[in-house]
Amino acid sequence: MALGKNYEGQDCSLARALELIGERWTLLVVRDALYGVRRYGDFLAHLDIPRAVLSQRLQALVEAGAMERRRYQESPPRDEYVLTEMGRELWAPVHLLARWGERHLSANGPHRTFHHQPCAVRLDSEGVCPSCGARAPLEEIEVRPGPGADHARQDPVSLALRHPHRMLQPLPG
Amino acid sequence: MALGKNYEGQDCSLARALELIGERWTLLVVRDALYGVRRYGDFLAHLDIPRAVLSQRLQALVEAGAMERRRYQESPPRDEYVLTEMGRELWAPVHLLARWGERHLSANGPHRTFHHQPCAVRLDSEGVCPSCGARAPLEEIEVRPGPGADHARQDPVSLALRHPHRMLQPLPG
DNA sequence: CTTTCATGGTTCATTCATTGAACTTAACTC
DNA sequence: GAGTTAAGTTCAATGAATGAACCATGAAAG
Repeated sequence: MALGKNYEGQDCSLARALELIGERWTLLVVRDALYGVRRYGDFLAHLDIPRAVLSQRLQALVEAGAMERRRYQESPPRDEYVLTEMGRELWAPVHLLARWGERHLSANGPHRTFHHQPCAVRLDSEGVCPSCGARAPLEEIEVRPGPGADHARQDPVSLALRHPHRMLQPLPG
Repeated sequence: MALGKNYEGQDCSLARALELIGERWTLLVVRDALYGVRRYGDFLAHLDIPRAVLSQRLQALVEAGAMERRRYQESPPRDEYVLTEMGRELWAPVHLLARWGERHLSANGPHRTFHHQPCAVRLDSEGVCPSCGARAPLEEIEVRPGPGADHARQDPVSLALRHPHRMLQPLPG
């Protein structure tokens, strides 16, 4: 969505949230970051997003406090973008939305499935582990390719996600 | 977001979901519909949305199966837009997003609060009633104006929401 | 039986955001 | 010093959002 102008008359926390994460591409950037993507070039290749838009979105997320930009090497200087606690809290709504899309809008079964790694059991829509009954913490969740997975993409992130992967672990390996 | 072109390369149920509800204004229309708004003119006045955009969004929601358009009187012929089960299932992610926005992006406390009416207790972020421990069904949830409520808007829907109101009950009364 | 009103739209010119290609910067590598 | 990689910025063209004006239908008022 957009800038100052937007939704400003709306007396609602949802509108505030959408001013940030309702912008086009933003939630997909967050999804990738939850998977563990951290670098500009990897977001770029995995999302097929115009460079200018990616720059703007990462900056907006950083300004809002949902991501942090930090230097991970000095020579040559390189920065990476990682989710803050605020950003990681988007996991619950993102997962719920994805499961809703899977139920109602996807054709061939889930593209990816999410498992509570210690219990080796698939999470339910709410992110709860049916085995231990707890809401799985992000660090204990594993993404796996599902039956509806598409093998067309050849970018490094897509390739890495052909194998089970712990959420938030830097991607691609 | 947009039409055929969009997110099509994304191998992800979230992308499918965002093609529909990630479009600007769409999730606010859904939020209003969850409150009980049903008529074109009421969405229009409450959202301050351009008429052309509202028409397009309602049509997209109907086409996707999240809303149903139905005649509620014959003379003069008048239609209303109501959420289907698929649409009502968006309550969980919408509520979660709103609570996230409230925690991280809102200044003066919640604009509205959601309560399990039979227990008369405020729901937690996940929509669970702390008193009875169950996920509250939409029909049993009451919206109430919160401490951060803004009293500037004068449209019929805003006026009706100054008082406690059962979700999905036709609005304005 | 003509005018006016209410509702629910469509049309259209302007503004604004997104796209995608090309260019820039900076530092390292050969 | 030529080439490469990473991370951007710039810019012209396209497409969507905006907001005002217009249109259609039916009912109610005069």
